[in-house]
Amino acid sequence: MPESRPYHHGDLRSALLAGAERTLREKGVGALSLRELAREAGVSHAAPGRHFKDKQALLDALALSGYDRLARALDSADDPALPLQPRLTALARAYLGFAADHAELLELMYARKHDPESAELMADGVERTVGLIGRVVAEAQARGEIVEGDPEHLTIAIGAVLHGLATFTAGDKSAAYASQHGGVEELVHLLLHGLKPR
Amino acid sequence: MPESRPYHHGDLRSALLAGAERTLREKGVGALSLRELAREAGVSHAAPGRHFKDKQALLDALALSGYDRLARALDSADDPALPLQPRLTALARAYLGFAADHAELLELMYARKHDPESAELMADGVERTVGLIGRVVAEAQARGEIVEGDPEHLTIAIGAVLHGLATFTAGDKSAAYASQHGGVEELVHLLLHGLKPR
DNA sequence: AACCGAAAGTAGACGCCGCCAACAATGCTG
DNA sequence: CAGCATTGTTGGCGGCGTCTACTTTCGGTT
Repeated sequence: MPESRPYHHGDLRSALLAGAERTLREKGVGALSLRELAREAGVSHAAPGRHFKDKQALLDALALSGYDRLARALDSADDPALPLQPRLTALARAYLGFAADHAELLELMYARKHDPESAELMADGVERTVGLIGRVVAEAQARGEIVEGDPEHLTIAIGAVLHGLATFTAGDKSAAYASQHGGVEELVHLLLHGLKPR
Repeated sequence: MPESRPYHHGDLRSALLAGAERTLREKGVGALSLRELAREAGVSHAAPGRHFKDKQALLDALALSGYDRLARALDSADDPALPLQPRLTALARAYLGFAADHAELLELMYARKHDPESAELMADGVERTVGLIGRVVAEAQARGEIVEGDPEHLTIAIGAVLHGLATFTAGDKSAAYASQHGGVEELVHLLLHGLKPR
């Protein structure tokens, strides 16, 4: 017998997201097609429209889950008891690890193409990560471990280094200098001590 | 009379690139369509195929011209006679300025989706910019202005800060902290002196 | 248990798109 | 001026995202 599938899929929304993430990882965002995803899920070409009003809506949902996982990864890598340098190193490791594992997803997350409503949720996700950095900065300042000055500026500086490096890491699939052999340590050290000789 | 256009356009290739860059700037890469560009140029929908084998080929050409202009901008902003700090500040300004003016283009340039042959040319363009940073680092080391160590690592660190900040700048169309009011100076200072108090 | 509205899936159509092949006009070069 | 490469044109293919109208199923109410 033709083993006919049930009329209702059960959890199509999740299946679509999962399939989308697989495709994203394997073939890049350009190869993502709602119809293809529908086919993979064994459902008609218009079914995805029931769960995502738009292709962009699906991408937004994907990005959102990315932010959630990134925030979790950073949170669980953070140990507030540590002195600044090892603490930052651990965070940097976590961030670069995420970037290496989810290059395309990270790109999606940083794409500034979300519709306004998802953008709010997005902003929330961003806040969870830059907020963490911000707290680290604030605490380090309180302990006198780093220079005074607008903590927001310092946060931006740290964020910029991390993000720039993450982009490089995600960019060349090869070797990714930074996440290997003491690369991270060296960079955090540089960030803390500066380029000028002391 | 219908003012019929000549059968040959004259310089369709350039017209397509120019139109593409306009669309890129105004509506983003997602809104780029070869057929639309053809319409704007007043030619038939298949004409672009004579000049770009692919849509990707057009994007590659665009990215390539971006690298060229970026390299020029950096070169002309660089003054080797300056001490490190102002020299870096000038370069950072130039890079961030480019990022602000050509956000979508920069994204295209960093996209890792080019076909292999264009990728070579791309690599050449990249080399012109990171090579410049590399030379700045090497000369600064020679003058004892910065710390010893693998110059490549230092170059990566500087590049990461610049690129991360450029992404932020390009990301939020508003205010872009860094390129305004002393933001750049402050960051370069941070980069040189580090976060730790001296 | 029967009903009924909402939720979830289907089928079909529309107008885009990129790309390809076959053909036509033009320009260049011998 | 003949012939060939270049650069255009038309038409068509299949895929895509999205919309509308229809159908099936689920779940809560009486």
